[in-house]
Amino acid sequence: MAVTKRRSRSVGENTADGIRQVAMDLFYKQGFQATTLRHIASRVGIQVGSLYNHIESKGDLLFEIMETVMRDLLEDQRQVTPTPDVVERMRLLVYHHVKFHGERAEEVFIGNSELRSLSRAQRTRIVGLRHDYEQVFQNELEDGIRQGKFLPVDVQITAYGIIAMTTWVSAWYSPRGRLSLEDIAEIYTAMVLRGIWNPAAGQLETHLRRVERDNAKRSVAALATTK
Amino acid sequence: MAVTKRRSRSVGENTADGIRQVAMDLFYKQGFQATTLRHIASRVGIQVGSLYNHIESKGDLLFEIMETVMRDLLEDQRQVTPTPDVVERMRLLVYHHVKFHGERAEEVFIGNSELRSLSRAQRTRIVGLRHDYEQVFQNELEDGIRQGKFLPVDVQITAYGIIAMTTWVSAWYSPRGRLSLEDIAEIYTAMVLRGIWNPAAGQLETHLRRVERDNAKRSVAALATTK
DNA sequence: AATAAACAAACGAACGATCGCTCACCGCAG
DNA sequence: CTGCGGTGAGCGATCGTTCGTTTGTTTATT
Repeated sequence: MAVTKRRSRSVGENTADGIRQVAMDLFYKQGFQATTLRHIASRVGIQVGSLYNHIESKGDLLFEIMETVMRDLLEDQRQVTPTPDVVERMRLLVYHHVKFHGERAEEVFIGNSELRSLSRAQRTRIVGLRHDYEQVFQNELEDGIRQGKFLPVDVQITAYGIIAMTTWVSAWYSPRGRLSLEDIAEIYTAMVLRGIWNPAAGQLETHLRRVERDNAKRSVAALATTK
Repeated sequence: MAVTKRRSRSVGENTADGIRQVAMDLFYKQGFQATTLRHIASRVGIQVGSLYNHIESKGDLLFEIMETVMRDLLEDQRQVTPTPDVVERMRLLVYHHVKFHGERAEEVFIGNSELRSLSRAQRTRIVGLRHDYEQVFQNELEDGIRQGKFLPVDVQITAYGIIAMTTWVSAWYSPRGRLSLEDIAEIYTAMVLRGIWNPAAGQLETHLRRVERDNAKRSVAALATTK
C-alpha cells in the first residue's frame, strides 16, 4: 500500500474550510494573538507557507470568521422581526440570541473578545454590524414601552444588559451540561420579560406558562438534593 | 534650569506603581499579548531592562493586576453580606457590583478577558476567587427562594446572567457618558429584582421607589426628544 | 491512448522584525 | 562608599510572511 506523500485533491474535502475550522478552534481556546500560523498549519497537516494559498493574512482570517458569524446572527434575527406582537417578538429575540450563542459559541466568543485584533477598517465594519443588531433590541423595547407593555426603562442600558447576560452564555455553555440550551434560553427569556414587564398591562404569565412549570420543577428538585 | 538626566528617586512617586498603572492601561486598550514591555517601558519613561528591577516577568505583572482587583472585589462584596434582609442584600450586591465594575473598569475588564494568558496555577487561583464571588450570588438567590421572596429560578443560570449583565458595564461605561454610574447601578438593580421577584410575596416597588421615579422621568424625556 | 502544457497547492528554507529577558556597567542619593 | 535603580547592547527564540521549487492532477493536443 503506497503512502501518498501529498494529499490528493479529492481526499480532504476542502483545505480552506479546514483552515477556518482549525483557526476558529484555536482562536477560541488560545486567543488570536497567542495562536501561531505554524500551529494552525500543523493541525491542518500542511506547512506554514501553504496557508497562504488559501488565506490573505492572519488578520484577514480572523476578520472572515467574525464577519461570517455576525452576518449569520443578523440573518437569524431577521427571522424574528416579522412577529406581530411586541412581547412575543422580544421573547423570540432573546430566545434566538441565546440559542445562537450556545450553538455557535466558539465563533461568537471570538467575535466578542478579539475586536481589538482587527484593523481599524475591519473593526469599524464589525462594530457597525453589532450596532445594527443591538439597535433592534432597543427599538423593540421602545415599541413595547410605547404600547404600555413594558415599563419605561432606559432602552439603551436595558438592551445592553439583556444582550450581555445572554451573550455570556457563549462563554460557559456546554452541550454536555446540566441544562439543555432550550432550557437556558427559556430561563433567560422569562427573566428578561419579567424584568421589563409593566404590571399595569396585565398578567405576563400567559406568555411564560411553560417556563414557569419547568423552573418550579427544577428548583424543587435542587432544594431536595441540597438539603 | 538643569535637565536631570536620571529621574530623581523622589520625583516620580513610585516607579513600580507607575509600571502597574501603565501596564493596566495598555493591557486594557490593546490586550496582554499585544502589549510590549518596550511599550510599557517607553510610557513609564525608562528602558526595557529597568522594568525587571520592579517586576518578576510580564506574566507576573498581569497576574498581580488580576489578583489585586479580584481581592478588592471580594472585599467590597463582604461589606454587603451582613445586611439582614435578603432582598436588600441582593439589591446591594448588584448595586455594588455595578459600581465596582464602572469605577475600576480597566482592571476588571482585563480580569475578564485575559484569563487565557495566565499560567495554569495562576488561572486556577483567579478562577477560584471568581467562583467564590459568584457563589455568594447563588447563595443569596437560594436564600430568597427559600423565604418565598424570589421565584424558584435556577440559581446558577440566574446568577451567571446577573453577573454577566452587570459585568459588561466595564466594557462600555464612561464617566463622561449620558448616565451616572449610580443611575446605571439602579437601573440594573431594579431590572434584576423584578426579574426574580415572586409576586406572591407582595409588592416589590417599596424596594425600588426611587428608581421608578427616575426611570419614568428619563423615559419621558427620551420619548419627547426622539419624536 | 499517449503526450504535453497548465495549474493549483504543497514544500521548505529563509527573511526581517520583534519579542521577553539578561547582563555588565554606571551614577547619584543616603 | 554602598547599593538601588537606572542604561544600552544584545541574546536566542519565534513571529508573519515571501518565494523558488516540486508535485499531483486536469485539460488540451496530437
